[in-house]
Amino acid sequence: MAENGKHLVYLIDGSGYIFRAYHALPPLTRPDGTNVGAVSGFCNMLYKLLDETLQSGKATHFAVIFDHSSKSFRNEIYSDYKANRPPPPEDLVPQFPLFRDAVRAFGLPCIEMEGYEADDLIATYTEQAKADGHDVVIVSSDKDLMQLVDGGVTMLDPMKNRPIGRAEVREKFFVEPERVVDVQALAGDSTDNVPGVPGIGIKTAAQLIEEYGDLENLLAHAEEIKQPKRRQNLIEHAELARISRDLVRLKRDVEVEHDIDGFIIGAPDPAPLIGFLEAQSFRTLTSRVRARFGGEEGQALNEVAETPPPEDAEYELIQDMAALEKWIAEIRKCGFVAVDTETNSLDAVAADLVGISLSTAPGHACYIPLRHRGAAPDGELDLGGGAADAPKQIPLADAIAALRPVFADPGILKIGQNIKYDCTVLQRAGAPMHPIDDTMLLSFVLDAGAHGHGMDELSRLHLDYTPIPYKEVAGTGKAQITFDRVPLDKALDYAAEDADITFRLWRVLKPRLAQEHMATVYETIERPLVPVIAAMEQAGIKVDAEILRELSNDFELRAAEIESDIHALAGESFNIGSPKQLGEILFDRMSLGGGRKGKTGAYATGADILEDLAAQGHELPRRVLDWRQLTKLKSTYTDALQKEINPLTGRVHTAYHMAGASTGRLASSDPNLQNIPIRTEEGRKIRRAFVAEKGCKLISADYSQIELRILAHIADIEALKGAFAEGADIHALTASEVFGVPLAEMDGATRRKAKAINFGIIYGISPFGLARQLQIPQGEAKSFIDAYFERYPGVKDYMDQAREQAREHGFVETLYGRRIHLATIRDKNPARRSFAERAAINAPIQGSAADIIKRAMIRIPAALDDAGLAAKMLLQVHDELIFEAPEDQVDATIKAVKTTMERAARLSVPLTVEAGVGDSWADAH
DNA sequence: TAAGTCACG
DNA sequence: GACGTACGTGACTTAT
Repeated sequence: MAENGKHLVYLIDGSGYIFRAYHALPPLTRPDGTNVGAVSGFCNMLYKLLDETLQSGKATHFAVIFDHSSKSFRNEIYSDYKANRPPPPEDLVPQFPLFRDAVRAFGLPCIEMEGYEADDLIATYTEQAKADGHDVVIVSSDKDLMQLVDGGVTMLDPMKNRPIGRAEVREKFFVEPERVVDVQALAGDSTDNVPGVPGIGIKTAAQLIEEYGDLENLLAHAEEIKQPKRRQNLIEHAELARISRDLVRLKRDVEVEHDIDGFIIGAPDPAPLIGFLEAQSFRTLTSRVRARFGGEEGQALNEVAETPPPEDAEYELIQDMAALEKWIAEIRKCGFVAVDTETNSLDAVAADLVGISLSTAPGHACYIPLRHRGAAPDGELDLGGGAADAPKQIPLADAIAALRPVFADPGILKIGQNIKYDCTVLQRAGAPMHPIDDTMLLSFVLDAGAHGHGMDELSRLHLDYTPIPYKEVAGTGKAQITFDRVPLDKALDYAAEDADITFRLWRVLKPRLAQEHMATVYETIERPLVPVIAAMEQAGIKVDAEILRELSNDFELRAAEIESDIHALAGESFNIGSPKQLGEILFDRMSLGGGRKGKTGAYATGADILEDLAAQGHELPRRVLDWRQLTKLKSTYTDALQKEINPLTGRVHTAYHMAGASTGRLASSDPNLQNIPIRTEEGRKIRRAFVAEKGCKLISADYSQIELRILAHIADIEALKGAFAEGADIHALTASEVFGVPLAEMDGATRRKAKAINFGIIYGISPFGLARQLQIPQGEAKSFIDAYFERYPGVKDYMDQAREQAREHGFVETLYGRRIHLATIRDKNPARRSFAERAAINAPIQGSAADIIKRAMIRIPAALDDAGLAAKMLLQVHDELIFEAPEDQVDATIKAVKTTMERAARLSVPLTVEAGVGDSWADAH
């Protein structure tokens, strides 16, 4: 402590630091365009300051404080507050989360709070420190903070290292710090868009305040002002002056979540700090830190070799509040924690929380059982009573109350594997988590296409350890028990291990993000998308069970009729659903053309084959196709969807998989709402069952031809770009160019061929594939493709270059830098290699489209909120978003959504979005 | 658990 | 000239 017994609290304006670092340092640009210059400058400044204050021994407390977002309570006082601020530079945005990571790596409190600017938090902590009799140093040069200066409170300009005290404030504002607010209220501030009073600058304001004491007194005596223009302005704009005062006056009584006692300074733990700095490749600072704070080589965050394997770890079972509090204190100290929840269901929207596990270091993890019951009695139905007694555990509400502030603390990073699931479960339990990191998504941006991203697979791959299988604790099949029935000793081993492994994976994967230049994709796309998708899943969509029941009945009756027709035509009864039996009927008994196919030697009976037979005039295959359609619709949709309606919400809540599709697309399951029928009239009826809530409408907004537009942009095809700019019919244009038919004479068949070519191009066209699609000879298909490439040589170039890039580097990239690895691109098997080559052509196009709609989805909640709209985003179907909006807000919602979607990318072709409205999804499309 | 089939973009 | 194909998914049914 300081020698005179007085404490000295350092409060660093983190947001100010960021911008000073950004503008002071030359951009440090990497091949992927990621700029880490500001992070580097920030770390250097922070290190220097921390080093000096530690050496001087005067500072006792230290905290870094950030703006939470651009919106604060001031926007409610004055909506234009900071409205003329340009958005932060594009190369700075992806660095934002790294600044927080840096602060945590230094072992310093990282403070921010929703709805408040850093300045308000600094003002509040300053006030608290003063009340406790401490002195304060505010590290910032922001003039808005000068109102806080007084005897015990000074500021420190971080660049010039110059103290700012009363004298310096007088130099700037010509008044004492206590009157700075009044002067600012009169003079206004163009950078923050604080209006002030017209015609009054700082000098005049200071004179007036000097003369009249304060703003209120001045306004009360405005009539006495001699200069007519000034008098009139003061009278006329008195209210504007008062609003301005409210804007510039800092709030000193924010209900902050942290106590300054938590800011007590200490030397940073070298291991995580060095790990962080090495991950950013800040070599000079790394060695400086090593020299100053110690830390062995090989102690870095990304090196885990020395830690014991998970099987040797001793985990802690938490059964009382004292033990939980110890963990919470530890989490607060290190600033991050791996979290895993155990539940009784895989469906996050239906699952009950059963327990929580936490880990803050490799091998160091705990499990907190919360809703475990005794084992179910053997061989009997459990009716809630007869089971063994529930084990000792902390009451759920108490544990949640204790963990809630930790999970909500912006300075504590919550790490999870597929954390969207845990976010939903914990949010429903009353303890939402923010900020978050996700090891599954880290793996996904680093290694999409290389391997899967499930925890078991990642553990085996990166940690050389096979986790305890779930089956081992819960059993399998009919005897499987829910996790709340698992005995605590087994639950502890399994659950705590998951948190441990998650933490270890994070230590391996997180540093790779910067090293491999994937921070931008992760920070600007995947990480911010997590809460957006979680909200969509929780919102669900209303489904009318009655409509589905009626359709099921209709389909069933008609399928039964067709079934007897088929049996009559076949001359015997057989299982139409069995491809084996059907094949034998068709090709053996009826001896129609078309032989065996496939590895298994079974007859192929796919739709294309039956279609051929039907075209030859055979009745039975035609009827089988009809039967298949109806039974498919019934079993996969009208029957299955009814079972998926959540009884509590009356809605269907799909699960979106963020790491499912290697191209970056989302996948949907349980149920899959991305493949609801639309192409046939019968199938489309199913969409009538997807309805809006009373008083609401469904809105569908879809990107028009997004993949072809991306192709035109990436391959830089002037003719295609021109066509899109003019809003031309792109397939007709292709037909005209490739087949030489004038647009005015275009016929449907020619246009259809061109459309198939356009789709084929996106898929990595082959003569075989196009021939099959168009039912034409391969030679003809080849000549179409040749003609296309002749007309659009740029497309050919793009394809060659995609193949080459994939062969050379093993991956291709989207417009936003997402990488898709192609594991078999150098395979000696030509089939597998060709497959990878076609995927290499398709992935940048499909993946860029996925990036664009994700960018839109991230921006949409704020866009709706800013427009005061209550609409909810419910579904995503690759190029389409579905919303539910109050009827009277439909037009405004469409406008906001369309604008946001169209502006989500800046391409050399326009992006257009088409929207529809209706009471059901069928009507909205 | 794999294979066949078919729903979507 | 190999190999066997349009790109990306998930669900259901039958067969093993």
